[in-house]
Order: sequence, then structure tokens, then C-alpha cells
Amino acid sequence: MRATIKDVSAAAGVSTKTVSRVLNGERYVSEALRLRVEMAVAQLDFQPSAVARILAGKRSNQIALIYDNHSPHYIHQIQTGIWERCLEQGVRLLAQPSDAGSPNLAREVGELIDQTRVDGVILSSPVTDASAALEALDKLGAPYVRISPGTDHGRSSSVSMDDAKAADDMTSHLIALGHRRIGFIFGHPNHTASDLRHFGYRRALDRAGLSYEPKYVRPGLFDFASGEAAADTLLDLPVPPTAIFASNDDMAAGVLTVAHRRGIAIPQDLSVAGFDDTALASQLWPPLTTVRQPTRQLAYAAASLLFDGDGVPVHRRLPHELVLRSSTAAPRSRSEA
Amino acid sequence: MRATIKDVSAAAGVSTKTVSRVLNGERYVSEALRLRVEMAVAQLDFQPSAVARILAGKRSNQIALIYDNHSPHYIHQIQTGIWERCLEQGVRLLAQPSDAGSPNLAREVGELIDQTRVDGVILSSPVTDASAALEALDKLGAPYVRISPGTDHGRSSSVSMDDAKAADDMTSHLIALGHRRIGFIFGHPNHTASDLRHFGYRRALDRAGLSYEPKYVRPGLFDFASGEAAADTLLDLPVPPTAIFASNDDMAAGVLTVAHRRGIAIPQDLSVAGFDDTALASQLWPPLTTVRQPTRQLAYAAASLLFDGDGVPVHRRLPHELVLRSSTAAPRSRSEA
DNA sequence: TTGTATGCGTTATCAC
DNA sequence: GTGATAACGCATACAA
Repeated sequence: MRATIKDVSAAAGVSTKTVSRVLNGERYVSEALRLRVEMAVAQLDFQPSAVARILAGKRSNQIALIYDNHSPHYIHQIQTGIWERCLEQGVRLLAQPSDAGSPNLAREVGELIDQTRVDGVILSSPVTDASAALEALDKLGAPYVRISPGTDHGRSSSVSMDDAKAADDMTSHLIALGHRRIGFIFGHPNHTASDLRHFGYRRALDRAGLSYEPKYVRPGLFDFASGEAAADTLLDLPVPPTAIFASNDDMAAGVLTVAHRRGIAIPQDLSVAGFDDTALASQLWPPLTTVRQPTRQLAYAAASLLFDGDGVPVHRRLPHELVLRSSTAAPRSRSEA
Repeated sequence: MRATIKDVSAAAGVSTKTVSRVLNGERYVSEALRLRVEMAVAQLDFQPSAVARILAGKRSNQIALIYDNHSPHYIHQIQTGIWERCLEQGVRLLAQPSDAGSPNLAREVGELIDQTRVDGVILSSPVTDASAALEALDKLGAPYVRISPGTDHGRSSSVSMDDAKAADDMTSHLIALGHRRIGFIFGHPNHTASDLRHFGYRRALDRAGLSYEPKYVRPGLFDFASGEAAADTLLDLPVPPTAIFASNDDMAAGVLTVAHRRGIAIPQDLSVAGFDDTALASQLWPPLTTVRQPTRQLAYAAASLLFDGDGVPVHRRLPHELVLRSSTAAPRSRSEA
């Protein structure tokens, strides 16, 4: 049978409370007793029951991650980042897949909190913007941190990258290389980052005095197929763009595929850039010029905010990084006539 | 405040035990009382505490997945498959990253079981073959199911694909196309599937009367870089292979990259095939001929085995699928002289 | 500094 | 069928 605190206290000849004190590193325990307790613990290979601790105590040392994202890489980065911080803190992580658009979301979140007694919740995109979930958490008074929220920044603690600035930077880079017709592929409409990226693209054009041409902007769904479709449409234009900027790399891979299929040379005839959301970009040929999102770091920071938070909402911005490669080299003679 | 069973019993005018009976769908409750209890539950929006249930009851309705794999896609498939089954069963999933080679693995597993009281554990590759973990589970008498174990099949319930047969099938396909010099890139030595795949490759050669040439077999680590390195070595041979079969698709992507870099046309000058472990293959150009592993289904089946298991080890084999594409078209005139 | 009594929210035992 | 009452294994408040 498993050993309990009672067994330990009997073996050490002290009260259960003293054992509890030693276990939790409280003060006011004599060295002598502490030593005896520690020996007994080691001897019996005692493991405190997390369940009993949760029931009796105030904290559960458990947090939950609620996610709904179809990019395995994104989820993995998020989980890894949070897990790193949890390890340092001795906290367990409950992974909770969900459907950001589901009418049951509020109920699911409520059940999660009530049933498991998690100390807090981390929301990743796109659940981070699901008001049903936020309302449920607010109502239950559960602490939560949002990763890359698109709206309502002041509502809770959150961490994010500056998507608009990142898109602006990349677009400006393309412009500086001499590009004048830059295609843009929108991200999934459910993700607020999509809007921000599009806005950054537009802002950069505007600042450079270039006109925003809706025909160069195509919708997308963050997946390979929509990237292909968008590229086909853009490259079929009478005057096609000299560069295509995709809102993530799955779609950028679609662009590359279409280019290969059509015999279009990269970067000589077309420059391709994208957000490196799924880390696919580094595996493509030619290697893509990308905006690298610090997903893992964002997740780590989110967990930190959750653990260290004192109630007042805090926002943390983490820097993005432009990874420049040959795929966006200057066009060979495609400046405006 | 959260409602408790006591509140419900008071509201319904019955004992707590009766409420418990209704909640757990036990027999011997009159329709009248059952109805009153259900109304009270709905009225109070009562959520039973999972924690208290675990402490008092026998089962926790929680299982754990122990994994250590650096392929986000693999992990995602595994988690998704298990989660699907858990949803049907109303069971929560605790995700436990680990290090299959860590000397602390046994301790970590022991703590997991003792602290969380999970009803069972699912092990994915490569932890599925970590004897330290298996011993710890055996010692604690915790039920567990292994996904794609490479050794000791009889030790526990398990699910798997026939890796040797899959590699054999693919190699045979290449041979049938006319290939006589087929390069092979080994998988990560920690994964037992690597050996099986290599064996299947060799068996197919043998059956076809082709000699096994060690110079056509290169080591690999299941990552992009090792695929590149292996391809470089193979293509530098005086008489290079006409086809390269990589043990996963990350490495196959490396092969494609090297081919592009060297101006080698695919499939005219080189055929490329691989195991589609990370689902990357479908996004490459040209699309790769692959063995598709039913990862999600394996995970789902593993969870089923865990829930339905009655103690006696059961093994379930799930079929693989060959996805044939132009990347392994017949060689244009490269048959042996 | 140490120990005692009580509670956490549910299930299990055993009466009625 | 139904209901008291005792566990479950720990933390908490309060004494000593």
C-alpha cells in the first residue's frame, strides 16, 4: 500500500502536522525533527497525494491550457513553453483541447474550473479571443493569461508579439529591395493576428507612398491549400506581383509549390516571404524569408505571469525577428515602368 | 460559492447518498427521487468535484499520456487520437512530457501514478520502449498500453503498425518500378521502428534477389539535417542510387532539398520515398511517395484498449497505407547494365 | 516550536 | 429503496 502522512508520522515519532510542515518547507521545525521526518519519508518512499492536497488545501498546483489550433507545431511550442515554466514551479499541466466557436465553450470552461480546481488557465489563439470563455472565467473568478489576444488587451494579463509591426517590417523590407507590387495572403479570419498582419502590410505600403491594391490581397485559411489557391490567382493576374507575402508558412509553402509547378524561378522571378508560424519555412527550398514568432517564449512568459500575477493585469510584449534569406532578393528588373 | 452534494440534497430533500446514486447512474433509485435530484442539480448548476471523487472513490477518470518525441505532428496526432476516445468516455487527459533516456524516468513515472491516481497510462514512442518506465508501472500495478512498441510485445497491451512490412512494401514497389540501386536512410537509433524499417527494406531486396549494399544505407536522426547529409553522401557515390527511401519525411525533405540544390530532377533522375511520420510529405514539391502511418488511429485504439482492458494483454495491428505519387516514377534508363 | 481537532466533497459501508 | 456515518489523505485554525 501507499504510505500516508500518518505512516510517516508514526515512523518518525512526530505528529502529522510536523510531517506536513517539513513537506511544505514551513518554518518553525527543529533540525532534529526535520531530519527524522526526512529519513522516514525516504525510507517509506512516501509520495504525498496531490488529490488530497487539492481537496484540503487552497491551491491545486495545477493549471490548464485551453487551445484550439490546427497547427501541431504551434501547439507544441505553446505546450513546451508552458511546461518548462511548470517544471520550475512544480506544477502540473492539464491540456484541454476545445472548439473556440462551440456554443458549449462556456460550459466546458466552467466544468474544467469547477471539477479540477486548477489554479489558473492559459488561453492560446484563437480561444484567447473567445468571449464566451473569457466571460466564464471572469464569472468564476479564475485567474487567466491570454497569449496573443487580438482584442480587449486590458481585460486580463497577456503576452504577445506586435503582429502589425512585424508585418510592417517585412513589407518595408520588400519595398526596400525594390518591390512595388507585393501580393498578400490573409490569414484565417478567426485569428485576430490575421487582421493585424494585414494592417501592418497596408501601413507599410502607405508610408512608402504605394497604393493599396485589393487585387493583390487574397483570402487564406493558414493552410497549404489556401496558399496554393491564392498564389494561383495572384500569378494569373495580367500584371502579377513581384513578391508574395503570406500570413503564415503553410500558405507560403503553397506559394512555393505553385511557383515550382509553373516554372517560376525564386527569387529571380518571384520573391516569397511569410510568417514562420509552424517552423515549416526552414525546411523549404529555397529557404523562406520569414518573421519568426517567439511562440515558445510567449508561452513561457504567459505561465510566469500566471504564477507571479497579483491580480492586476500585466501585458508583456516579446520581440519578433526577421529571418532574411535569398528568397526575397531584389527583383531583377521588375520595378514599375 | 460552488454548490456541493450537500446543497443539492438539501434542495431535493434527500440524503447525499441518494444524490450520489443519481449522479453515478446507480440502480435502486425511485423515479420520483431521481427526478427531484436532477431538478435540483440543474437548478444549482451543480458540478461534482473531480478531486473529491478521486479521493473518495476508486477510479479517477483520468489517464496520462507519457511522451518524448520531438515531432510536433506525431505528438499532436497521438494526443488528438487519445483525446477523441477520452471525450467519449468522459475521461480527462494529463499530458506528461518526459525524457526517455533520463535516469529519473522511473521516479517521474512513480510520482505521476502516486500523486495523480490516474487510472492508466499510455506510452508513445520512444518511451514505449523505456524499460525503466515499464518496470515502474509494473511495480505499481498501473494498467498501461504501449503505442508501437519495438520490443517485448507480450509485456502489455499494445497497438502498432507493421513497420517491417510497410518498408518491405515500399521497397518492393520501388523494385517493381525498375529500381535496382535503392538508397536507404536509417531512422533515429532510439526508435525501434528504425530497425524494423531497415529490416523490411533489406528483406524486400533479398526476396527480389538484389544484394544488400551497406554503402547505400546511411544513418539518420529523423531530422531534416541528417536527411541532407545522407543524401549528399549517397549522391556523391561513383554509382549513386536511382531511388532514396528515407525512414521519415523530415529526412526525405532533406533529400529533396539536396536534389534541388544539385539540379537533380525528380522523379526523372532520382526517386524519393519516405515514411510520412510528420505529414510533411504532403506539403513538399514534388509530392512524396510515402508510407502513411495511422498514428491517430493507433492512439485512439490504445485508449480503447486501456478502457476496455480486463487485465490480459491484447495487441492490435492497424494497417498502413502506401500513398503513391509521381516522385517514384520508373527510372528513365537506369536499370543495371 | 509542536500537537489536536476539524474540514475539504465525495464515495463506500452498512444499517434501516 | 434509502439514509446515517465512516473513510479518503491532506491542510488549516487554533491550542499548548
